[in-house]
Amino acid sequence: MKIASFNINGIKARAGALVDWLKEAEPDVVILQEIKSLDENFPRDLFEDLGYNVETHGQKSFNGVALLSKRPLEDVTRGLPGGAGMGRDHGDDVEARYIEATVSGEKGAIRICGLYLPNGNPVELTPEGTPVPGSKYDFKLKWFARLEARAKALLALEAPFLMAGDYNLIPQPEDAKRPEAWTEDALFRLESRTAFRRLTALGLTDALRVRNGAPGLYTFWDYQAGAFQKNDGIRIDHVLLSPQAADRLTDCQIDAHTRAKDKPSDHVPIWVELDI
DNA sequence: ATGGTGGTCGAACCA
Repeated sequence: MKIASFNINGIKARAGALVDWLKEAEPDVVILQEIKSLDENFPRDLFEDLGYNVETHGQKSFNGVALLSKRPLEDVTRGLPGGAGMGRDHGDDVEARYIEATVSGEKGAIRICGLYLPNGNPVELTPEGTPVPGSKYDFKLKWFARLEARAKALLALEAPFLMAGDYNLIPQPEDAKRPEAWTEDALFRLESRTAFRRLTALGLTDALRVRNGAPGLYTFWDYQAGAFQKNDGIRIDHVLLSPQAADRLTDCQIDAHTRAKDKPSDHVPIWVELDI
């Protein structure tokens, strides 16, 4: 089963490019981020015509995630638990960043968790150097903590699952062309990397790292300053696998060539092949 | 380089 994640940066602007890539890559399941669309405005017919089932969790203008799957999407849930009472006025009821569903393959089922983690910039700190409560950076770290709690709950089931999407996180220096340019950025600051390491330390496997450990593989290049032409990229889209899913991993690749096409997203797809 | 680019949506916000 081929499962992909792709931050498309707006379904309206990317519908054609997404259809082209689906025809070429033929993934069984796709996790989309930044659809930037209300559910009722998502062009689901385009994907149903290609044989996909479609589930969206959208909002107007910003964020928004979706799942496409050739096999049925079962037990769909929207939103990450624990959003109530957040210090910032955009708990999970406001920002659409998380969706889950179960897909059954020939050899068993897998829980698919699709996520769009908050960017977290600008980083605001108190005079003591800790994140300002209620700031975007604080919201990012709290969202990370909620994701960790969800991962713990799923791990307790000892069944295959994966958490994939735009983590807005550079795990290590070798995941950026110019790590020195990101040291104070919310995508690479110590608190962010610590939160990601806490997540993987629970027992989740970074699929790209284990299959293709070479540095210099990126999933995002900024639109500005010819970043793609200079390969000035970062690896921030990740597929994390539960132990039961990691045992089925046979491949993991980044489709970087999509970034060179006309009107590309600033992210490119990352996919895993699982023997499920 | 208080810009540089792009999406959404029609001014400003987000990345």
